[in-house]
Amino acid sequence: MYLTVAINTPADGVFTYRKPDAVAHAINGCRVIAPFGKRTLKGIVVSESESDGGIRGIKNIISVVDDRPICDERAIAMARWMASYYHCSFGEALFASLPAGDPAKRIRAVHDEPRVPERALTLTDEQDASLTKITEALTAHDAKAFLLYGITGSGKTEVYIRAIAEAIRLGRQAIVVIPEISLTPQTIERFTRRFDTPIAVLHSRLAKTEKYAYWQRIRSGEISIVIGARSAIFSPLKDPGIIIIDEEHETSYKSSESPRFHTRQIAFYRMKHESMTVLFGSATPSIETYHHASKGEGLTLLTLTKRPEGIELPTVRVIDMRTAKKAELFPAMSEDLVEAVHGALDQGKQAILFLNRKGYSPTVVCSSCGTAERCPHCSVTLTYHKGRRQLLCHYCGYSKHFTDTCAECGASPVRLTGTGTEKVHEEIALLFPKARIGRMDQESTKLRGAYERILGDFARGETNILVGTQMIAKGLHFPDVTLVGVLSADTGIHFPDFRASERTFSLITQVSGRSGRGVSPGEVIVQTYNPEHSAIRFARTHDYLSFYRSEIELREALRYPPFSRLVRLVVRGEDETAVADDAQRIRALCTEHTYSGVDVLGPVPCPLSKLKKYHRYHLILKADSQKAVSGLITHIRDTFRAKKSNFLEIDVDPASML
DNA sequence: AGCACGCCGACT
DNA sequence: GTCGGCGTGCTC
Repeated sequence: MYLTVAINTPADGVFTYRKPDAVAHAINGCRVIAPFGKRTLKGIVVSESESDGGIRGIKNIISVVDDRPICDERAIAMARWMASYYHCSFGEALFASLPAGDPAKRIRAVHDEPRVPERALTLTDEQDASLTKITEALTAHDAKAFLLYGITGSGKTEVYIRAIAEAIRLGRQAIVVIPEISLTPQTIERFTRRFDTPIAVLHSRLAKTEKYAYWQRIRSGEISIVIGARSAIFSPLKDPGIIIIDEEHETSYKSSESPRFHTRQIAFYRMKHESMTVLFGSATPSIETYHHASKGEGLTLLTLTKRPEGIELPTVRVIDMRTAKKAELFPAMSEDLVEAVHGALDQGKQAILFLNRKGYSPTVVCSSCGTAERCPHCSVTLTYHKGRRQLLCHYCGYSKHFTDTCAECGASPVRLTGTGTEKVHEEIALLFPKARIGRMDQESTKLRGAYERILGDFARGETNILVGTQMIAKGLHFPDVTLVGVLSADTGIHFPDFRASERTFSLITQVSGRSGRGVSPGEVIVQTYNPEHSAIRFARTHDYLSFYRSEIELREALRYPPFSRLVRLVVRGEDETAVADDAQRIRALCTEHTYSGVDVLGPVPCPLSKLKKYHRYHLILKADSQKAVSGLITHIRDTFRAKKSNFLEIDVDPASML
C-alpha cells in the first residue's frame, strides 16, 4: 500500500510513500513522520492507493503520530483552496489549520464545571429585528453572511448569544472568534453563563496538548460551542450552523506568518462549503466590509443604533495639545484631563487612561551628541523599560542594560523622550497621591494570573485608575468608569499605511466605549496634535457613517481596497544590495508579460527597512481582480528563485505595510 | 525552507 | 591541479 502525504514544507505538492506493516493504522487525516530529503518531517496522510504511481526512489513512512485522524476531507479541500488563494504550499496550509499537540502526552483531566444557564435579557426592537434575519438564514440552512454594525454598548453580544442558542436548538454547533486581546475572563463568562452545553475556550495560553485534546473532543461532537482567537475558525465541528466574528475590523485576524490568511476569508469559505450563517460584528466595521454590506455584495447589513434604555454614549472632548495648558509636573497630560480625573475620583468613580505605547520612554537620546539608542538588528529605536532597567527592541526582543550615560560619546547623560504606559503610571501616582492605580500592558500581564488580578482589582474598585495599552480598549465592561482619557490619539496617525486613519478612528471609538456604561453619564477626553484629522473629528461625535463616507471616497480616488486587490511581496535578506537586486528582478518578471489590470509599485525599502537583522524591500501589486493578480504571482513563484540567503514573502490582502 | 550538485575564479 | 563561492533545482 502507498500513501499520499502533505508535508509541512514550502515545497508544493504531495508526496507518495510506502506504507510498511508497522504503520498500518496510518489512515487518511493522520499525521505521520516521513523522510524528506535529508530530513525527517511531519506530514498528513491525504489518500491511499494500491500503486506507487510510477515514482522511483519511494521511501517508507517512519511512524504515525495520531491514533485517530486529526482532520477530514473538508479540511483537506480547504487547505487546497488556501494554498491557491494565499500562494503557500498545500502542506503549510493544512498544518496551519490544525493543532500542533502531541496525542501521546496526557493532559490533566478536564472537568467542565456544571453551569446553570442565566436568564436571557430583553431585546430591543433593533436587536430583535437583527436576530429574526439571522434566525431565518439559520433555519433555511442558507450560506449567508451578515454584518452587525452596532454602536458600542448596543448589545451585539446578546444577539450573538441568541443566534448561538438558535443554532444549538437546531441541532447544530457554533464558533465564536474574538481577538486574542479581548479573550478575557469577563468576555468568556458572558457566553459561558448562558449555556449548559459543553464549551471549548481556546486561548493562546493553552498548552499544545490541551488544544489537541479539545480538538478531538470538538471532532467527536462532544463540544458544540467553540470560543477562541483566530485559529478557532478552523474548529472541526460536525455541522456548524453559525460562525460569529466579533470586532470584525481587528487586524489581528490576519495571520502574520505564512500562510497569511485572514479569518474573515476562511469564514466565507466555510460558509459556502458547509452552508452556514456567518455573522460579523463591530461598532467600527472595516471600510471594506461595510462597503460590501451597504451594497449588499455578499453580506447583509444589520444595524444597532441605540443603547439600552437610559444609557447614553459618552461626551467626547478633544483637547488640542498645541495650545492646551499642560500639567506642570507631567506635560503629557493637559490640565483639563487632570481636572477631569480629579472630578471622577471625587465622585467615587473610576478612570481609564489609554496610551498605545508600552514601556517607559520610546526613545533615549544623548543630551550632547544627539545619538539615539537603536536596535542593532532592526531599524527602530530602543524603548527604555524602567522597572527592568533595560532598553528593549519591541520588534525583535533585543535587550541591553540601561546606563544613563551615552554609549557613543561616553560622558554625557541621556535624555528620555516620549512617554509610555510605565511612565504614565509613575507620573499619575505623583499627580493623584490618594488614588490606587493599576497598569495593564504586555509587561504587567506577563505573569500567570496577572491579567485576572489587574482586571479583578479594578472591577472590585480596589484600584480607581487603570492605565493601559490597546489591551484595555476592547470588550471591558466596568459600570463605574465615567472617564476615559486618551493621552495621545496621534500614535498611529502618521503610519505609512492607507488604513492608518481607519485604525485611529476605531481605536478611539472602542476605548471611548469603555466610558459611561453604567447609570452615570460618561466622558472621554482625547488629546491630540491633529484635532482636524477626520479620524478624530468623527470619533468625537461617534459618527462612524460620516467617517466611512470620507474614507471610502479616498479609497476610490486612490484605488485602494475595496476598489482593488492588493498583494505585497517582501524580499528579505542580510545583504541589502542582494535584497534590492532580487526585488528588482521580481519587478522585471512582472513587466515581462502584460497582466492586464495589475499595477506594480516599487520596489522600495519597507517602512521597517530592517527587521531581525534582515533588510527588507517590498513591491505592492494593485489589481482589478484577485484572479488577475493571482496569475502573476503564480508566474513569479514558478520562475523566480531568490538568491542565496534571500527570502520572498507573499502577502495576499496585506493588513499592514510595515 | 534546506540541501546537494555543479560549474567558474584564486590559491597552497 | 583543488578549494569554495553561489546559482539551480529537488525533496516521494
